[in-house]
Amino acid sequence: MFSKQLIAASLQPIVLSILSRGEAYGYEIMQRALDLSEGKLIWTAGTLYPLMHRLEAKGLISSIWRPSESGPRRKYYRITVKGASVLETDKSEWIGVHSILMKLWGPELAIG
Amino acid sequence: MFSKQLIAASLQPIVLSILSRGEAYGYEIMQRALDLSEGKLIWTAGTLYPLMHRLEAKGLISSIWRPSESGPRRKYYRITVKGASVLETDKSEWIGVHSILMKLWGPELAIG
DNA sequence: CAATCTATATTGCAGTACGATATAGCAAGT
DNA sequence: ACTTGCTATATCGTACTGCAATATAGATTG
Repeated sequence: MFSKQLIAASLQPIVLSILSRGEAYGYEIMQRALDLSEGKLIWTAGTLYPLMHRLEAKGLISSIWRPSESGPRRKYYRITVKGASVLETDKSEWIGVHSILMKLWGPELAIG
Repeated sequence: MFSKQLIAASLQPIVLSILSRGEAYGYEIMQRALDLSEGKLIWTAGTLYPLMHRLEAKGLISSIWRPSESGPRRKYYRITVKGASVLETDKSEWIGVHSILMKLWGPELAIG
């Protein structure tokens, strides 16, 4: 279980990272996140789908409907060139904040 | 410059971490963050003060007014026992998300 | 006495996580 | 036939919060 804010900060980077490995549909992405986090990242539909729509509206991902062999049809997403670029920005920002926290959580002398 | 969401996720941990080193007043905390981040963490008053009030309302910090020798009086904050406990939770949550991102950003085989 | 720095506070807007709810295809049990 | 449960996507409403804008005020410099 992670805080709402931490979820908010990591949602986009995680989804874009998953899609940078290959296309996937929404429900699949939720399960991948659940597996990757060993059950800690429990996104609900009300969290993921609006995000996917926002990412598509921003041009970071593109979508295509495909029928399923067993069950309802799926909307498959791919990361765009722009999305890949934003992911790189997200990565460096995350690393930036992480290094600040590491300074604060490191030995006392680190703070000056 | 960090995204709004990343700011949101790191604000509380950073403030609590700074206070865990010793008491400080609001304006001082803003400057400490600016220094620590080498100019990247630019919190404004509209961001910090409401946060401090929320943290105090939650019992994570306590405050005391003290006069300044040069300028307006200052409200000094200290971290409470509860605040220190929440900080530990924040730390482990951050590390948890960080490790998920490291899996995704590591070598291809890491995703399975 | 105007401008600037220090120091805190509050209002209003905009963005968003998420519970709740709706829809629909498929499979298995009773 | 009917109910339950899993798959799969969508949307509404609520609550929270970062932050620009604005206000107040003490101290210092030109």
